[in-house]
Amino acid sequence: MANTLERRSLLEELVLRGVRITGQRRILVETMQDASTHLDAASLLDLARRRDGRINRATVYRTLDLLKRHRLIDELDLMHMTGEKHYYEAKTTIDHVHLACLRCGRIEEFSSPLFERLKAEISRQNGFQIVVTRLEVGGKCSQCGEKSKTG
Amino acid sequence: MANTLERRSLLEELVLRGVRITGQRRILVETMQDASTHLDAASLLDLARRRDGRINRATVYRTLDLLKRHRLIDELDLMHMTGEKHYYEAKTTIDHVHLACLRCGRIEEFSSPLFERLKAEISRQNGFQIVVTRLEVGGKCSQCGEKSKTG
DNA sequence: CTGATTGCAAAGAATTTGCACTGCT
DNA sequence: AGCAGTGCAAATTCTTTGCAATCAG
Repeated sequence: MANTLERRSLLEELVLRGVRITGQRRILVETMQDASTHLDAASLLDLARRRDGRINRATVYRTLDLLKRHRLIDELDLMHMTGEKHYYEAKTTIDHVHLACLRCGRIEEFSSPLFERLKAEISRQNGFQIVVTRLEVGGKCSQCGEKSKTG
Repeated sequence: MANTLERRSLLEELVLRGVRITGQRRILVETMQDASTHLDAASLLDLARRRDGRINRATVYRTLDLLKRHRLIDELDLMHMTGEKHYYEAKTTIDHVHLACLRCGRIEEFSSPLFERLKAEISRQNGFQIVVTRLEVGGKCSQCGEKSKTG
């Protein structure tokens, strides 16, 4: 999912780290960054295949795993609103919350200095070295809230 | 998982809400509340069967679903440290963060007024009515941090 | 009594794996 | 050239479902 908070592209990061760039990997990371929503493995496979048919499901999972191990992407569950699949997004410089509307399925993103403060507090009070965080919130978005008032 | 922040037992809540209490449901909720760790479906089935062998896997999933729909339990992923199973715990009066040590697997819980403030900010700034939140943090716990210093 | 709940076994969804082949660097 | 990466199809893991039998209220 395109995001202005990204520094380098996933591809650039991989090159920088000396990771072997194959045709499949190139297409997969480009597909991921061009997507306008959070993709699960199946959707990523679909979209990537439109660019080049020679991509296999297993490669998608293996590439996602590679990106996770390099901590270049975050894995989301989005409150398991539709099955148990996972969604992925390129890591941004600042962590953000995912707000999942349980009514219409819309996903909003939200970042706040308070979140950063909370993470600092967690580190300090527990002596915990944070590597990755995931804050997901389920509820009713403002649009759906309005609808139920008038409806 | 036993927790002092619980108000009523899961069983009491179910009775209060007019939910039919079967032998299986009684045993499952009791097992869950007596457990000393967060349980996944398979472990819950195991432990429950030691109390009464006549409990089926499907009933476990159906009961977990019942409790989720009633918002009496929270579903955790614990950063998917061991497979993709889910873990469950009785809802507490105050939300808490789960800190998952990626090295030793230990799970710590942590609650803070800052978390409450962050939730309030999310509601206010996005007009979002929060129903459920899940904040999971992966990293290295204090014990493992010490070990890697000396080791 | 009677509809909600359960057990069983089979199906389903998401992901992983073994192995032979391919293609970066 | 050599070994990491890939495709394929089968296996694994976790969860759900259809239907007949059972049980709580």
